[in-house]
Amino acid sequence: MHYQRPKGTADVLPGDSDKWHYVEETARLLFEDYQYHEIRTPLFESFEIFSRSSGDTSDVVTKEMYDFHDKGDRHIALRPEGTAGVVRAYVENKLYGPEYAKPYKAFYIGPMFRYERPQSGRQRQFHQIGVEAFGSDSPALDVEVISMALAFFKQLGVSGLRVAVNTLGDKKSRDDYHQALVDYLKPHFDELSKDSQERLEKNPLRVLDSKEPEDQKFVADAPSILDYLTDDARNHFEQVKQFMDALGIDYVIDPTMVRGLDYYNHTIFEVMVNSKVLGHGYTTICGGGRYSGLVKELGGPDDTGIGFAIGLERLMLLLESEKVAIPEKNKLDVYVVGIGDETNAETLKLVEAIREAGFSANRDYMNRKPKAQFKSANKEAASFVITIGQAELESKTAHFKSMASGEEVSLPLDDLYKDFSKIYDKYTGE
RNA sequence: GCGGUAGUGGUGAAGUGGUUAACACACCGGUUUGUGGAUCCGGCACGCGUGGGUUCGAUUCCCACCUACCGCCCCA
Repeated sequence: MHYQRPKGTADVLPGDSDKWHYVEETARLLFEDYQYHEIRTPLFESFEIFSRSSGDTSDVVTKEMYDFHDKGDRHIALRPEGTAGVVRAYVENKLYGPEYAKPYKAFYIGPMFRYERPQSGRQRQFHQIGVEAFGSDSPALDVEVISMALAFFKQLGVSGLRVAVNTLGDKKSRDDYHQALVDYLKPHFDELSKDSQERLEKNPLRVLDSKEPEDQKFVADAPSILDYLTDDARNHFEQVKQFMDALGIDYVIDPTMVRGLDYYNHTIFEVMVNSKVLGHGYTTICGGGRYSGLVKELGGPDDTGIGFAIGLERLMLLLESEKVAIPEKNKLDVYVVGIGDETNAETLKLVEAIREAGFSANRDYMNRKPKAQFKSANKEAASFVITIGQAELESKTAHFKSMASGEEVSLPLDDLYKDFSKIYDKYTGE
């Protein structure tokens, strides 16, 4: 009991890992259908990759980064999110080159790290599945990305989702709105909550996100970003809505929605769910949006990108609470019971032969009595039990028992070794 | 980083300032010795998160720390 895992980390144990595999495989198969291919980037990057991309005001950079100096005095950070590393790889490997299809589509699955207080569905090492598409401004791509996220949840059997969409417009829209919002809130500064007073200085848009009642009465009458969009920005957003409608996607427009990372513009969206396991009210399990300037910021061309990230810990909690069925696998086909030490070699040969024939097999390694071994076979839900004792050894046979029916027959060992699948099929069919 | 609740065996848990820490589940063994999912019997915490302190004596009282859970901040 002396050692315990670091705060905010978790062990995914055998059994649980099946669920993770299922979710990850579902994502891989689906995203490949959309022609997104997996990219694997390092778990750590130069600190600067994240500080430049996330923006100086984001909490992710200012207080949640796991960073350190390595032995070569390089300033390193464990990745707090996936986009920055993918953008870096896009630039470094010149994936914007003419030989690659545009948009360039990639997805990632893996751990992220943030130094924060653990809570339900929030760990210091947590996992995300995310996608990114570079090099196209098409609103159709925005909608495809949102649709893909929804298709993923649908395939997993998650229901009761709420899709919220907003736009942050382009640079000019955002700047104009920023100013308008500050102008509106400044006179009420003293009436705002303490947190929001701070937000007003650092990142005024965040005030819109406040849950404090004293803030919300101002938020209600605050100017809307939608009134400050340039023609281009408005046009983009209109098309997004139009395509969403064309796909029959149910969504709400939430002009107060903000995103945590500074690099977003134009379309942003969240997929939310109302589940008590994740806290009160609607919580976000998938967030994303369009970003421009990020590729350029990290030394590439002026390409835009769009993507989303799904928090896997939250998703796993959700699947559990919704009792979403995970397909079972790795059933035990055969348990081999050996009676007496002299059968030790034969039972070992037999389980190996059965495995080689493509079936799963197990045996006892604790020198336990037949009864105890049968108990194990039962507990492990073996379909069949093969028993070998002194007598069988001499007659070169084995008892073959169906655990479901209780029927037991004697078979030549040679048959078991030669064509196990034939025997398996014969007695499974009955 | 702030606030709240909690921490007893593999699990769920009861409990008390003082000889053997209840009960249940699980597990292991036995029930005439080579066969499961039932019954019965037996075994299973030298220690009650860690470290200090108070006390003749603490798992039980006090302090600190660690961890988990919830809320805030923020976010997936």
